[in-house]
Amino acid sequence: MKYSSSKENYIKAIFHLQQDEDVVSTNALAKALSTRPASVTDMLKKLKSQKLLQYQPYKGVKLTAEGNVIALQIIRKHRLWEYFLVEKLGFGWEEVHEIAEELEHISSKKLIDRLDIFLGNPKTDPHGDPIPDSQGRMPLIRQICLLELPENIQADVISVSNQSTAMLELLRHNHIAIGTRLEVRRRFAFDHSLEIRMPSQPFFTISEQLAANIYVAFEADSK
Amino acid sequence: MKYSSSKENYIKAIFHLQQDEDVVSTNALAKALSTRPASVTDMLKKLKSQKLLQYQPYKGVKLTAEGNVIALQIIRKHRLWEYFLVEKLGFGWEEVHEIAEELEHISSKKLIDRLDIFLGNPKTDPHGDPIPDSQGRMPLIRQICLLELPENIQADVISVSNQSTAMLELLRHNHIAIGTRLEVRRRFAFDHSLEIRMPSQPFFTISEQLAANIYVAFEADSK
DNA sequence: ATATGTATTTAGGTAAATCTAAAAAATTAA
DNA sequence: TTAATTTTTTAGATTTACCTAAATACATAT
Repeated sequence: MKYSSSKENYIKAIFHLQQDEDVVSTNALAKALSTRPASVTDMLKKLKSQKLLQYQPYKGVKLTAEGNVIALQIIRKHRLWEYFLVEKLGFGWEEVHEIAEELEHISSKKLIDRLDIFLGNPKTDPHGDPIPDSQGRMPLIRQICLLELPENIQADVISVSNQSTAMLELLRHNHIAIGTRLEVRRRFAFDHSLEIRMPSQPFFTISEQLAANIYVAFEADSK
Repeated sequence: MKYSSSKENYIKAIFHLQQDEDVVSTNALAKALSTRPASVTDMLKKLKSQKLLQYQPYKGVKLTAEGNVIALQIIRKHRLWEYFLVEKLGFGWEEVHEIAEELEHISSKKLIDRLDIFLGNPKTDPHGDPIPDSQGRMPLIRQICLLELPENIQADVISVSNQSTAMLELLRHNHIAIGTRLEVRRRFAFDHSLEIRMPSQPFFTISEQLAANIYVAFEADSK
């Protein structure tokens, strides 16, 4: 099913507002969408009849499971396009949001899945926000030292919390940078150091201290 | 100034129909846009009031200079996105038109100019149609043997008219393929052979016969 | 030159997404 | 717990881009 850009914007705004509060008010939505509460009420009725959200007059609004899926698809598109704009076209991360607001409404699913592959399946957009995969699963973000290790986990470095030259020197020495893909094999019990590698490179170990400063994104439950 | 997708589609359709006949009829437009003649009349009045076209009731329609500029911008976007879809995302050339119909309405000029650069300033789309440059100039397409040579001309190979193995062998030997950029330095008076090269490679010559089978695209009047 | 047929426009209407102003419900404060 | 305030909804318009049906203009054939 296809929805108008306007409807998609409502769904997306509700999704984002729901991160803060379970139930979203008409006024909050009106503010988020720069529109009038009366217009919001109108639209909520339409979206309700399409079963994208639960809505009772005066009692706020909540996405249904189906509405959630739509929201995640739009967010996926938005963030992949942002990544494209920055990484491939050389835009600054501050200037891409507006353009992605338009691009996120392009409907082809095949397009976005191919774009994802073309970009190398990035886990986060240029602002560091996670990019849902084609099934709508949000990557999880954690300090690498906190990963549970059921089996070899693949994770992408998305940020480092300590900017000291000493730490950056160490990262550089290990060829670890934002965007680097890492496989984590095991954690040593003695000092909690981690054995990791870049794909098809030799394994090496990093200290727990270092690992505590590296944030990675990875697929939840990718078995 | 920004125009709705619908208006852009009218402008584009008029532009294309004008390639065949100087003045475009209401019915022809209705057919091209899969809409009703009455709807066309309505829209023509709006576009006229925006000075994008000349229109007198019952006398057909013609784009103004301004309308032409808009049309070329849309066509530029359409064709660059098609090129992107095929060359970067691996789509087949038959399946990109529909997606490009959506992408062509994304408004950012900066986006499209950067996309152009990212793609290496292609002169034609995957169907072989010329891509207007950022000033709206359509590349010209000619057999390379027919180029006028005021100075060194840069041109991109877009097709070859003879598919014999003998000719393809010769092209291959000279490393000439679709998409190859060529500089043409001079034509020898004796046999009309041409001296050409790929950028920053040594010059070599090709026969008039070969040159007659190579079609290239180049910027009109790029001084 | 008139009649016939086709093309085009006009008139009046609809759906989507907005708006303002006013009414009604819910919340908060005295 | 009633009054005041805020939030939300309803009612009625507006704009854009369509539509159908009917009227009008143009073109053509006899």
